[in-house]
Amino acid sequence: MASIKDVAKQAGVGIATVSRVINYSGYVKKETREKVEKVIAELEFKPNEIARSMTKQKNGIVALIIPNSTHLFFGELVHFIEQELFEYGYKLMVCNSSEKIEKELVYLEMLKNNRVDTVILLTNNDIEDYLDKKLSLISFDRRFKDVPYVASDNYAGGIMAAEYLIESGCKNLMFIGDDAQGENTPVITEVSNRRIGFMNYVKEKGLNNVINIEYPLGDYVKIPYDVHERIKKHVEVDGIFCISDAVAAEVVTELEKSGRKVPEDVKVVGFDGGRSFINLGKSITSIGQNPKKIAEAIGKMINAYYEKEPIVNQIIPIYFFKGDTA
Amino acid sequence: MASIKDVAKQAGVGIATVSRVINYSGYVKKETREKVEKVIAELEFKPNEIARSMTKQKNGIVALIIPNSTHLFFGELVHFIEQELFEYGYKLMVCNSSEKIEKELVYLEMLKNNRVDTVILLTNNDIEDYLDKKLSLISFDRRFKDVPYVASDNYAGGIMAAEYLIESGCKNLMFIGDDAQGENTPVITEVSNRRIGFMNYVKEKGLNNVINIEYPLGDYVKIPYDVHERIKKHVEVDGIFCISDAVAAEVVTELEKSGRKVPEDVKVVGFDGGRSFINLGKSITSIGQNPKKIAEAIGKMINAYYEKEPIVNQIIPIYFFKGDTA
DNA sequence: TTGTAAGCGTTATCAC
DNA sequence: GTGATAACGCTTACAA
Repeated sequence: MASIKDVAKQAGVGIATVSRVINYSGYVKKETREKVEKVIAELEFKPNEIARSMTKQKNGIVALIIPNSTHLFFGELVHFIEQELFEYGYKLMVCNSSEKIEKELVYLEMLKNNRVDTVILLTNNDIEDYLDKKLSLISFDRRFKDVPYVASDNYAGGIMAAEYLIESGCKNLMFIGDDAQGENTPVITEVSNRRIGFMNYVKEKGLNNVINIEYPLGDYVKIPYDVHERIKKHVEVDGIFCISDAVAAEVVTELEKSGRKVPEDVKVVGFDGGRSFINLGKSITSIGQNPKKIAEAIGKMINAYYEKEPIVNQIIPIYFFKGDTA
Repeated sequence: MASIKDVAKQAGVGIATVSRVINYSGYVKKETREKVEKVIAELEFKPNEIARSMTKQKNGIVALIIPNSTHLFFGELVHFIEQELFEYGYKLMVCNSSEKIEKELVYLEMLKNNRVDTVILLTNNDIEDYLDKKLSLISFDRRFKDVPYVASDNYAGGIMAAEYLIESGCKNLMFIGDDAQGENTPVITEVSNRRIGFMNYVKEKGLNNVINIEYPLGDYVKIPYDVHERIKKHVEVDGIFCISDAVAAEVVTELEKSGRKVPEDVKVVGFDGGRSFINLGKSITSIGQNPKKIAEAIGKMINAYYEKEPIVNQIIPIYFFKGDTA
């Protein structure tokens, strides 16, 4: 492949001039520019991006560390982030951590050594101490010290779910969700605000019998056996808010298996937008997150890093989706 | 960050020696190695991968050009390919083309300029002429000249579907699917073997009244309005094979809307494994593809490129999934 | 067994 | 306006 040297020689100019032409930097006489551009076209010269990265010490790549991109919501997030980055001329590297802290650390190290521009973090693990502040970091749904973040308005979502269930006449409420805690971590994620918003609102309304089922973070999909038992036991419960649609789908299945009708006997509200892989025969009433808006916020943040503008955290509005389960 | 020079100076050796130490190449006296390794640890030296890419003129990145990673099957493919590459020490760059040939070409150009090691192509567009043979290319589900490919055994899948429907007693069969043809392309993809296998088997069995509904490639999800009309019109049809589960889900919905029971009145077989985003209340009987095996085959192929071993095309077995629709 | 130096393809800083 | 030339941080002959 032709290099800048070949172009310079062929055009009878210095390589600095060619560089000026391709970067539109500095002064170049019109005729010189035209001559150079002609040779560039002839030789089909394309600047070698690795060499550019070499001088710039950054490579135009944004990495996304994500637990599992087959999860419906995460998959959409990947999709929209990729689209957004493409607009800005960045490339997306996807790093699936499977929620394993070791894999996250391997990736962080690799990304640093590769001089990746920006890393978008989506994790529940306490990797605070391993975050190299030389990388431009952005966190989704999780707060790390000095790392700007984007999150859905989970707290408002919790309130919205509570409000809806109470207005629908539910008297005995239940919350079901993992504790959103990753490995080796004492920290609380934005996601737990779903629970907190829900609880606060419910108690404010004087419903003090709400049951809070909290279990260790797993794969985001399956809920533990004993949670199934507790669902069955509490026959008085008539309204359940689940931390995600995946959980809601399992809860609905469990309820109907034990003869309770949804939404007639028990109303169930999920989180993420109302869809699931499990074939329920109905859509889930749900608090929806907006992956496109989230991606846009992340895109703007990356741009702010690039332009060295001040970066402000972003809370993205959620919405109510009326499905068949509540 | 410490560079190889810093290490060399601190350890009182030449940079070549440090290079030998970190690459386990050439001869290094034991004591020298230990001394250097000590300094490397002290300085927390990590080789700059961009500089390495510079000399090697490749960057350890594998790119995947894919229409849309939110599509269930594609999403899983992305997931498993990422896992596979991680094992081999490669990083995955995801490039969503939205099936647009222009976006594919922009990406191909970019990937070439970035000296990406390998590009995995998943496209229905005729980009044959734009494929730079200097890139290591791998194609999924599509044959390009001189490009090794991986594909599911779509032909066998078509036969399997036909066999099942006929054995279930269906007499009036229908095939529904896009023509798998992208923009500006006269070419046929591996995917159309689903149709061909199905048709061949059906005709072999003497069923000559099979209806073949073929429509222009869209977004893989929605089927055109007139196809809906044709489904309604052909009330005699009692068995339908659809090119994908997404299509099957829509077909089932359409049938039930017009009062035909699935599978009692009409049996429907899909392709991809039986799941869909649409809440059907039942799972789809389907020919399943195995994304993990596909990813493994791709991984092996990439490795073969790397090891300069001969590369053989791979056809991955499909399987039958008994769902509720047939 | 080790060190020096060339080279990878750019960008950026100087002189001229 | 333009052209040498020195980085950027590594790998790899080639010499010693």
